Amino acid sequence: MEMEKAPRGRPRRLDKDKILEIASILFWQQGYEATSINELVTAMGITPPSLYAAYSSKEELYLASIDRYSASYGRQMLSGLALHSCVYEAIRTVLYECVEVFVGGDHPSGCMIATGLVESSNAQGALARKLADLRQQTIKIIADKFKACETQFVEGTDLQALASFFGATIQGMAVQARDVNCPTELHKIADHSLSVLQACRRF
Amino acid sequence: MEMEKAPRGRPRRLDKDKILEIASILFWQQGYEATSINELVTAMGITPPSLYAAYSSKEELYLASIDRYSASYGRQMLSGLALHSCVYEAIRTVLYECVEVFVGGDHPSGCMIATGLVESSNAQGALARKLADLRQQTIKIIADKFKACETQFVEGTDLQALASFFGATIQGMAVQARDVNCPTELHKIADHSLSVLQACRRF
DNA sequence: CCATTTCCATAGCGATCACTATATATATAT
DNA sequence: ATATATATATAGTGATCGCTATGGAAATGG
Repeated sequence: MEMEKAPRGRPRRLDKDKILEIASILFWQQGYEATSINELVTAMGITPPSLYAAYSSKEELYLASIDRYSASYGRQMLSGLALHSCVYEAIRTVLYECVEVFVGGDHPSGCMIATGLVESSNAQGALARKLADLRQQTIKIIADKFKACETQFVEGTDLQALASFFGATIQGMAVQARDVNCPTELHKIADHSLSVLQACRRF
Repeated sequence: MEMEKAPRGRPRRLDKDKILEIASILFWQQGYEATSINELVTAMGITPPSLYAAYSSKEELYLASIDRYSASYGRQMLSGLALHSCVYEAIRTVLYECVEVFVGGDHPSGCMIATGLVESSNAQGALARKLADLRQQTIKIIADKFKACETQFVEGTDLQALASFFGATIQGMAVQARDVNCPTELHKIADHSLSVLQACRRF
């Protein structure tokens, strides 16, 4: 049992991770630009100075929220890649986990990364590029899995293009999760997408 | 030759459609919330009162911009549905026209509708619902084409689900158009998506 | 106890938001 | 010309934006 010695001054009302948890939900629901500091601190039950003591700017708070999302939900969605040596099972698991997250119960629908800052002003250019990078990274991770499973594909398959296709599927599902929020509809999209992979496989 | 009689007062510097054209480009590039009135009037070379004389609010201007986009680019993208009786040719044309628009030359990349207001605050709830409706309408139009071409499909095909799948493809391509802006990558996505339709056809 | 350290609450900073009141400029109608 | 009608430019409205200066509250160390 680790006994935490209390630090010197007045204790925090809200630790950094709890702040991040609340911020993530709001950014997920409304996006970066539409979520104000006022809204954030009200939801947290704190005041602006307390928030800025933990995160020095709205931008930094958003980046940390994205990191948190990536480490939890993002990891969950891609867990199938490491879990299954069969590339079909791997991607099927990924897509189904995406559905699980995108229409999940106790959090907003859709995906923070897939639809995050797709539209933005030059003022948020750095953040927008970061989000675009994360989306491309996801596609690269899928492409790497495909390359590792190269023998499972028919010869000459464009694995990079196939990964982009599944990236598009995930991004499209993220949009429709916001619009209809229905898991069965998303599953049908996932299944149609999976049939493409099935057709590329060698048996 | 129709001789336009000049109206009574001082003539406009910018007619309503030219205003709309410039607004559409900016909203397309940056989205609703990230585009300010100041930015709009500066790009138009007019002042706020002149803009408000033409469109009574930012929201109305945005809606009109969406309508304009829908009537021009939106129509172009879906033109293949009426053009081809073969459902495969129809959808292939739609997807390729989408690529044409999404990475087009003299305008922003991506799609105003597919990725418009996916994330938003409650304050823009009405606009967000309108955009979601437009996305669902697009899918319905595709579904209606499928139903009209029912005989071309293998029996028992879930045409609604198939339409949702192509909706997701279009939305995913719209996201990736913003991220990479490369027509060949999008064409590969479109082709993979089309292989799903090919597999559902009866010959 | 008191000093020190840290955080919190009040209040408000300058900047920008969407939007408009007022007055002037520019056209036609007579 | 004069009157009328419309659009313009100047300037500024209250509200909210992200963010912070100041001072007091709440903890520990001595």
